[in-house]
Amino acid sequence: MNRPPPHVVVARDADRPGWLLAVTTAPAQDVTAEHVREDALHDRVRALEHELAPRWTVRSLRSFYPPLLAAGIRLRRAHDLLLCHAILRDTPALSEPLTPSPLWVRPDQPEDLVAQPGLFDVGPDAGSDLDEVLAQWRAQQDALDRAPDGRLALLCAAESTGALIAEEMTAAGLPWSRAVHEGILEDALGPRPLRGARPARMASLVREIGECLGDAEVNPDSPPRLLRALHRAGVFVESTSKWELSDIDHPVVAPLLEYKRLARLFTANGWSWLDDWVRGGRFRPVYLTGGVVTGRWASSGGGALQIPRQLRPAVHADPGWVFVTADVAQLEPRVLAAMSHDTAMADAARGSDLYEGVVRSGAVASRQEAKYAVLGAMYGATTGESGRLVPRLRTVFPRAMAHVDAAARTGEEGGVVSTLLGRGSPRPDEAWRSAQSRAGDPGAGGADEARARSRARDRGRFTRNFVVQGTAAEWALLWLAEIRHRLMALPPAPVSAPASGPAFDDRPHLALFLHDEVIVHCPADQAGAAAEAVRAAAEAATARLFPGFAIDVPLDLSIRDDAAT
DNA sequence: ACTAAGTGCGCG
DNA sequence: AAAGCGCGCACTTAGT
Repeated sequence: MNRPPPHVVVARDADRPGWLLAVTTAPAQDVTAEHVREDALHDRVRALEHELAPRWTVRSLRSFYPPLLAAGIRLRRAHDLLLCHAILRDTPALSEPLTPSPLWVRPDQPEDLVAQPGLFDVGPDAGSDLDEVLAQWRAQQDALDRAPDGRLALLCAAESTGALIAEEMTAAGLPWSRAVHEGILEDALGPRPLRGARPARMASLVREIGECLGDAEVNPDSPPRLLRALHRAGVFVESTSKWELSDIDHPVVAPLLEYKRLARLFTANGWSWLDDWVRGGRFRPVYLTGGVVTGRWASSGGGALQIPRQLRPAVHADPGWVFVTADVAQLEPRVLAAMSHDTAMADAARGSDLYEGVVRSGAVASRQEAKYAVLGAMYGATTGESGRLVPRLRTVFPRAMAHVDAAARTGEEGGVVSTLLGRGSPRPDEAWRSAQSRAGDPGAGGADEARARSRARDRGRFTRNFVVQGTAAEWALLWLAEIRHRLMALPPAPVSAPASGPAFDDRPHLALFLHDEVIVHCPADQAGAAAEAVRAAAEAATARLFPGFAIDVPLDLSIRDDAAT
């Protein structure tokens, strides 16, 4: 039968330069570690990967894996102790969670991990010698053994595979066409301005805005000054945000909104962004796995997860290569239906448009209403159109609604909720708890109580959304891992992509992951196989996360040479 | 001169 | 000041 692979526990040698590698199969087992000289590490890892295909157990893949990738080595399995410590320490799925250890807590600021990986990751620091690493690994294995089922183990494996993928995607990079990007910028903004100057289109809009407001000195980049100028001109808005301005009938609105649009493009993704972030035809963001409390990834550098739709055509495959792009329509409500075993909602989710299914269920009259109602149910809307429609869903989808309502109630009461695989929400912080207890004091005033109620509801909306967003993130993580698994099984292609890293230049690889969307970069003649891998991976992810429950998770999948929508 | 907080907007 | 969640980044202003 399938024996689980051995672990290779990796640590720095505290006594001499180099590394210690301990091959082991059970936490209770005595281990002897092999010393590997610094310059021999890559060869030894390559050999062990070939012979054993072990689960590489390291303090943090964030620092351990990139040098291996640069040397052309890919690891199949891993266990990231830092990421899994965070999961096993906070989970309500264990009656006795992992004892928190300060040595294994990640820094509050994720940037620290990026800026100074050596400080917190594998290195000659506390927590990275063999005894510490082995003790932490054993503690985590014991915690997983105590778990009531295999879900936490699946989560830890998926989280660690995600960390492998994140580093691989940074190494591979996202194929990016400078020429296409510059074309978009010039069409919108005019020629690249001199350093420090506004692009021509923006400058003329500023003049136009000044004329409309009778204020030649107006600076639309300064919200307070712009607000005063608007008030002087009789435009009584409370903020300068575009959602409020767009409701106003005044000649300044059109040029102002246009200016905001262009200013955003220029400052966030203009020529400086290109200079800073695109090298050799690749955009290489740093992905921060576990960077969001719900389990979603965050990113650092270049705003990788906020690339505007407008610039998607600049995401361009290499000559002879194509993209397989895929995204899930309405992932979160589908996940909610499945995790709550709401068969009525799963029926509504049948097919490619869940919102039309909600209309068919009779809960609401139009697709637009269905969308507001479903989003409001997951986000905790109480007022407005959305808040008005949410109660209709309670009669039609009682199980799904009970699930999110219970999560909200737990959060309001200061409790901890968890995703389907067992990632726990953060406990309320000290400020929250003291606000609640102050409201219960005998001398508490009405303002204290109102404030406490408001904070409680804020937290309820957070925990309500946490269970859905977090479980959707787990589906996406499993999808990603299944895609990688299938892509690694495809044969190398004869044609190399010119700009990829050494570990990727000859085979299909993931190039972007964005919550519920992936881009695979692959040789054109492997596009069909890669697309099938992405599709089959989605089915596998659904089957693993929701065994025995029928839920459609349809993909919008295409093969193309750019990422335009 | 530097940092922290607020504003606003892009993405899901 | 989005009705309602989660992020990152650029810019300005207020504070040291």
